[in-house]
Amino acid sequence: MFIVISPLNPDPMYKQVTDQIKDAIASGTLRPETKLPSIREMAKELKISMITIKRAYADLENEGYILTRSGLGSFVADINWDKLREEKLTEIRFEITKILHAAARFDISAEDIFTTVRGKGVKE
Amino acid sequence: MFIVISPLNPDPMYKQVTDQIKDAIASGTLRPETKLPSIREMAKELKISMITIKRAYADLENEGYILTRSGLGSFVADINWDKLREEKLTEIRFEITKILHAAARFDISAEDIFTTVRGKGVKE
DNA sequence: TATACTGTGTATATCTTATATGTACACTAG
DNA sequence: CTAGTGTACATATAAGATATACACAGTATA
Repeated sequence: MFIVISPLNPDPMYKQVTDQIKDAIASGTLRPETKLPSIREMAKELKISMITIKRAYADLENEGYILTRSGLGSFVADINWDKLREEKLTEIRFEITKILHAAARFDISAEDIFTTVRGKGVKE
Repeated sequence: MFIVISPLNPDPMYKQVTDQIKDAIASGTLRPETKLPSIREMAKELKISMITIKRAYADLENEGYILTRSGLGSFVADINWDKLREEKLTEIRFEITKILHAAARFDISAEDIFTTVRGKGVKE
């Protein structure tokens, strides 16, 4: 398979796996219903523990990317991108709200942040 | 002093201290040059270790809120709010950039985020 | 039903980071 | 000198993240 796991990458192994699979799914390289390698296969190929692959697959399933059935294997889910997008947006909204709250002490408003992120001038 | 440390608050003790002092400074309750209680005093009053207060003061100094001089004590700094604001903005810019990068997989743009945050009525 | 695949549950090991601490030492003013 | 101040060092503890082995259970099919 296409997965590469690098010791130079500071991300944990399970995350290197999920990230690469997510990208493959998002880009269409992996299409819905495609069977993923079994956790044993993948573990052998990457020379890491089966359990670490299981962890990666479990994460992917929780996030809606794949479906796993005991005794059968794991398969790319027929992803509802709109739903996933909404969930991600909710998550982001939450993070931004926290940032805004922390920024309030410095008299930094939402508009200030939007402006600076756009890369345009900051007001005086 | 005005500091209250609560075991119910999930934040660590040193953070409860820094947060309350930051707020007092930001609101003007603590003015520049004001002498803070010595770490021993504060520790005694709050019934926690001197070292934890030292940690809190050290953080405050690193962030530019106070100045500490060995043998003398700690004093509220003559804060350059514009500078602090800029630093905070840079920090935020960095965080938002990370969020945007992660969001790209879901075809979520900066504008999408700005819109959804505005929609939630986040305004000061 | 035997078998050769598949995933699962439980228990643990290791490592890192965060948090909190005591004690002995050093600086400063009067 | 002394009585206050902060500092450095060495730990201790707890919590969380990461990775693992091995025995167990589900599934398809010859």
